[in-house]
Amino acid sequence: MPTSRPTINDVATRAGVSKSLVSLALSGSTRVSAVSRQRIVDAAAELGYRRNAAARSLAVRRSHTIGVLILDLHNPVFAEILDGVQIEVREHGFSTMLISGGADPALEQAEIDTLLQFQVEGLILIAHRLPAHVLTAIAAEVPTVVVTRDDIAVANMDSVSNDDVAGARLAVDHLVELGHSRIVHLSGGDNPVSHARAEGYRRAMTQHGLAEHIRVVPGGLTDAKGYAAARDALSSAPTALFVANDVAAIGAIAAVENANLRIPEDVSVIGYDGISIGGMRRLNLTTIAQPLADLGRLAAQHMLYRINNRTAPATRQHVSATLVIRGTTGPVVVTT
Amino acid sequence: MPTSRPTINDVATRAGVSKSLVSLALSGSTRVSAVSRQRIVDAAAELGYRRNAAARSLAVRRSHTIGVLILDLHNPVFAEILDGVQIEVREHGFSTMLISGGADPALEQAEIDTLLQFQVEGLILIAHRLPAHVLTAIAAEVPTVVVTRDDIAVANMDSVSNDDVAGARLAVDHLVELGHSRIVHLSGGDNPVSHARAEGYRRAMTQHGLAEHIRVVPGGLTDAKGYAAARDALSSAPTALFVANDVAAIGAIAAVENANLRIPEDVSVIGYDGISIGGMRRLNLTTIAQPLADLGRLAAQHMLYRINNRTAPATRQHVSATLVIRGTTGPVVVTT
DNA sequence: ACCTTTCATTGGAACGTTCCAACAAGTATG
DNA sequence: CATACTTGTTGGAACGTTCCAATGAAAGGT
Repeated sequence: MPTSRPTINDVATRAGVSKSLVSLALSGSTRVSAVSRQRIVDAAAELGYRRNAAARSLAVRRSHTIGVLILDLHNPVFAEILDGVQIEVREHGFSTMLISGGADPALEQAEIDTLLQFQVEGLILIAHRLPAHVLTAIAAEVPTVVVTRDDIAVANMDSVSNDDVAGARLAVDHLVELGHSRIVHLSGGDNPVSHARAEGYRRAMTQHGLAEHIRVVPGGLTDAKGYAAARDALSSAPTALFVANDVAAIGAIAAVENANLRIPEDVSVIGYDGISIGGMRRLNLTTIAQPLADLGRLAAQHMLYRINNRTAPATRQHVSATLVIRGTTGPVVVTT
Repeated sequence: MPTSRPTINDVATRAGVSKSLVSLALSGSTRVSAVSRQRIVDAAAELGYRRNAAARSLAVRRSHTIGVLILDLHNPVFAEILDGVQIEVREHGFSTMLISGGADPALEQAEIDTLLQFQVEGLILIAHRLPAHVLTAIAAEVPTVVVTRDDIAVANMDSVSNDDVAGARLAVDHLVELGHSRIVHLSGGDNPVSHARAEGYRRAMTQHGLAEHIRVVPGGLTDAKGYAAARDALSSAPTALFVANDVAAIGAIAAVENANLRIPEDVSVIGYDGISIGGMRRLNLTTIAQPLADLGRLAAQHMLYRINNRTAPATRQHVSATLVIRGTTGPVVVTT
């Protein structure tokens, strides 16, 4: 037998008390005498005793664990959001179980199922690819909050996101202020977030009286797609590119440079998200930064509140993104 | 009562059989009749029944879960290793519980403790900052494999890592082949991995008869530290920089460019790790690539083997890193 | 017609906790 | 001096599973 772990009973007999008292002492009850307490903690330490969370969770019918689904571990955005979640959750004595379905709906669903088997008390979805009916079913079963997306309409769940329309406007405002008018948007493809950013771009352009310059080039959220989209975009000789996210913006920059254009003198580039590598000196990317860690913290707060208030109506919270000016945007240069 | 989950008993009464038979049917035993099986799965589906993993784990005394500690979620290296772990582990019907202590030993220890309370069957440490005695204690309690580091000597645990000494040699060989001799190493600071890479650099330089050119500038594993170290290094007019990891190399590149030197014409830069962003066109970083996902898969394989063979001796596995030539290294230009 | 096998099913113990009701032994209250 | 509280402690039930031994029914062998 490979060293079966000591149980509460082992501690009890060693300390010469009942298992009930050990349980009491270990959960910090005040109703246990100083002597007993001391003997119990000593015994526990000597045996290397460690509570069995499974048994505990069974008995109290709470797991003190919340499940986190992360869309894609490779995109730094999500890691930074997760950070906020972890800090907040930990502070309240909860643990997290993290899974990732690699943006595959079937896998995501399977992984969520195991999460639910572990009796997680809530679910935080840091983006996802789940179809509406699955989402609804999940939200009905367990408190759920979604970060980055705004699914409150489709299922009854809390959502924490930045206002992508407003963020996009910020980007356009910045470029217009620098004197740009031929501003092209490289879109992020067919997902809710990208749609919102494109919409914000269109509205802001219209508001600035630049409706005739609106041009949206279909792209994606990866380096390679940003590169390809930028190459397409350059055909119309824009002076600025507003790219759907930072990762794609980095690809776009490469395309601009390969076309022998200088950044920002010939073409300004602005991204969206505020991932930390964008701040690396080599990239120095101007961007619309979401408060990523805050997003995570807020999600966790909503979650914890929701766990204690099952029936509270779903809430939708927006945080505001901010313009971070770095080196890839500059005033438009008048060609004489 | 906020929708208490259905139990195996609810399914049993609904299907008109005993709970034992339900258990049997749901675990796929062949000894249950077709009719009963059908009625059971129907009943389970109708009720939305889901096994309680805590109860199950208590009864079978196995959690089918392995714990993963990740040093730092922000460094892409670790995300990529994790990916490999997840794939392999999932394939064998295990779940993972992921934690991160943010490179803080105390936090790491606390988080590992909760992992152990959940009765994880094994622990995969994707790098860590734990002191030797803690490591030893943990490895004695639960099968442990460490990735990226080689702690087999300090504690009795499996290790999967690349051979950093050999990898560093690869980098130096590449540079020497390009004609470089004034090759400076920007170190990664005071940790085992960085020490090994520095050692590999020294040995390779010596072997190439370049002992008098050996110069190690203290740095670190972040963008900012790479930047600072590169600035220091440039004082001795090197023609090539071998940087301890990719992230720092990106910082180093910025420093070189800020000094108005061209890459690779004036200074070649090579990193280490092979993170995916290094391949972004804008960065295009030559590097020594570790097979990161493989590292993760192998770790998981060792883990699974070890779970079934508690007493097997600890093994140390090395995978080989490969040179990935991209745009930041080039032949030394003879100044006439 | 009887014994043996196989097959499908079942009750109950066990896993390691928590928590409740109960209980001594003291201490305060009338 | 009885009554009522407090203080520290305890046995046992419960949580939702799995698994073992037992059972009854059907089938097979002689």
